[in-house]
Amino acid sequence: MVTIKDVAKLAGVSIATVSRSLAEPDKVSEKTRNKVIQAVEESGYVANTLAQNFRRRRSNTVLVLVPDIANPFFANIIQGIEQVARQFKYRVLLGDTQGYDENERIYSDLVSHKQADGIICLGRNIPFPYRKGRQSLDPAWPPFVMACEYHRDIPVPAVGIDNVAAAEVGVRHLLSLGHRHIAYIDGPEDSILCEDRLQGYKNALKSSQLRFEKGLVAQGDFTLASGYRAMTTLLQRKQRPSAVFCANDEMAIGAMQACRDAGCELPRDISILGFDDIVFAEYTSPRLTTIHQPRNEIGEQAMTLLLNILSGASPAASRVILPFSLELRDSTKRLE
Amino acid sequence: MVTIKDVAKLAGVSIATVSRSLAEPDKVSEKTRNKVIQAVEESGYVANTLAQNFRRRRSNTVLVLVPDIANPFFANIIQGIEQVARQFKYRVLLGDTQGYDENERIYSDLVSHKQADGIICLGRNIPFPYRKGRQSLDPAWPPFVMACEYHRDIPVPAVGIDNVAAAEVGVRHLLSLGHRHIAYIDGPEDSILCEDRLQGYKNALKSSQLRFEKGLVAQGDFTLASGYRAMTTLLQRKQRPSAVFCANDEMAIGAMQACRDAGCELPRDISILGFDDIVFAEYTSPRLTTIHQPRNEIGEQAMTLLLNILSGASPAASRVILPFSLELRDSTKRLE
DNA sequence: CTGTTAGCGCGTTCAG
DNA sequence: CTGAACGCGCTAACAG
Repeated sequence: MVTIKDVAKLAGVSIATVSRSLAEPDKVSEKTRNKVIQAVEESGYVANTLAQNFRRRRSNTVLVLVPDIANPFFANIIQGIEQVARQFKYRVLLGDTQGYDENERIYSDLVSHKQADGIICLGRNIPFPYRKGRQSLDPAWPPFVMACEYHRDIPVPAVGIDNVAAAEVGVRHLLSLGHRHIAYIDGPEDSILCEDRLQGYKNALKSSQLRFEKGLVAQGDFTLASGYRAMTTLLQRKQRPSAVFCANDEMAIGAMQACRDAGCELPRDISILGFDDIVFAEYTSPRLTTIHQPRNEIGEQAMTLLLNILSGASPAASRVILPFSLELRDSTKRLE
Repeated sequence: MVTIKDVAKLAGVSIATVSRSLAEPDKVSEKTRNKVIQAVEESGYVANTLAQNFRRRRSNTVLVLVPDIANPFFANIIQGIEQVARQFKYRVLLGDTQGYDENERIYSDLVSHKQADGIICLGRNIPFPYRKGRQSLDPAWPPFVMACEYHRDIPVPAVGIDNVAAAEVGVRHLLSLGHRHIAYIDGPEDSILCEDRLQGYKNALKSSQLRFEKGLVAQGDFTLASGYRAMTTLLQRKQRPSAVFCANDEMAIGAMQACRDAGCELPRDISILGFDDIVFAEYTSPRLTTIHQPRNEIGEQAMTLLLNILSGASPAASRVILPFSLELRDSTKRLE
């Protein structure tokens, strides 16, 4: 293995000079810099990252905590994160928590062990222990940002869309098509995202002087199967809803299947509205009308935000709100 | 920061003893070991992983090279990898190559820099430069295994299923339903996987004394959109195929959409057969008949294999072949 | 079984 | 602007 020493000898300078030429080129005269560069190329020297990390006390690695990597929605966000990370010579460590807090702890330990410099959290809870009711960022926490979700009380840096507004826009669309009996298939209980979407749903109803009906809300957990189950429940009501707003596309796709299995024709009998706009949404039958989120950009911005924090930017709570859009396709239809 | 020194002082032993008590407990008397453990707990010591990695010259990290993390098929394999990795205290570094060889190189550099101890490659090519025609494993290559794909000439350790057999089983199923005009939507050109599936397709045709017709093969690239395009092409033929075998489920789902857009009714007019059995396959309309691959297990086995290699197991080529199964659903139908 | 000692490869003072 | 020297925290010989 060729070390910095070898390069120094070859260039006829000290190791300090080699180190400087590589890390802070302007602090070295052009002549010696060239000598060093020459020697580096000649010897094929590559700095030992392990040694660098050790010495610098950081790893140039970020940990991405994802509840479920098999969810294509998260996958796209990760792509965005990766893209920016690569650009800034950061590595992405993957932590698939499968929804277990325990795993979150295991992974976030990596940061205290300096295996990662910061965390991007795609899930809904803060991966560190903290007292309930806490209202401020703990300075002892490692740098981290949340993508998609955020925290109600603690001003955690976060990036996402305005879920209340997005849901409201979606449901208003259904209302504008004449629907009055609109159900909501909710996501996991402790998800702020879903609370917000539920709120948007309620807001929209209110704007049309409609009463919120608890029985029209069915619980899901973001999976295809849970969407199927939730829809099946809704279809058993005496008065079936004429439209259903789903907290994500996968549940919407599950719901569509449940409708078909129950003998409904889509979108004639029931309109379905999704959320996220995953790639599959364009390939359902009928094509799924849904709320588009800029997934890639969410990932990019989250990584950028973390990079800022790592470089010592103000620890002030920064919340990045990205635009969404209603993607009109064929799964919603005017009530006849 | 509390270091090994502090613990040593607190326990009244040397740092070497502390190190040993933690790494090789049986090489230390029970009494001193307990003293050390006590001191560790008292001081809240956690070993500095960066220093350990540096000293040990390894990172306890594996790099997973994935062509496209947004593909749910790969996501499940990664889950399997992660599971085993976590169990053995390994970290998973994610490398989304987006199909660019350039990125592959960037990532595999991590290994030469000791940022990762080994590589699991989900894509189709070996991420190191090598002369064409090479037929043996280069001892200079870092430890790596391929999952799903493998190499025709070089005996790279790999895990996957028998794609020839799987495709043959699938196409025979179509034949058994009376189909005689069966198309194949192929994946990326340089994929051995796809070559094998094509071979299985040919084998099946042959077994029914059918002639292979080049015009019945359409090129795709594993994406939904490419499946749509390929199917559209096939539908323009004078004599439309009555069944289509797709090299993966996403293309199959794309193909289904193309059929609908062309006014076909599924599965009445055309039978569609997929490959992989991703979760979405159960939620298409009609539900997609497909070849099931044990994705999670492929990941687990790949990681296990790599672990073996890392622990100095024989460098002999090990190929792990896992079982597949034909998942009969509703997208294939007897020809009338 | 335990302690002493010598680095791992690099970044970073501090003189010159 | 450059070089000598130190030490980051830990592991791995080697003695004892």
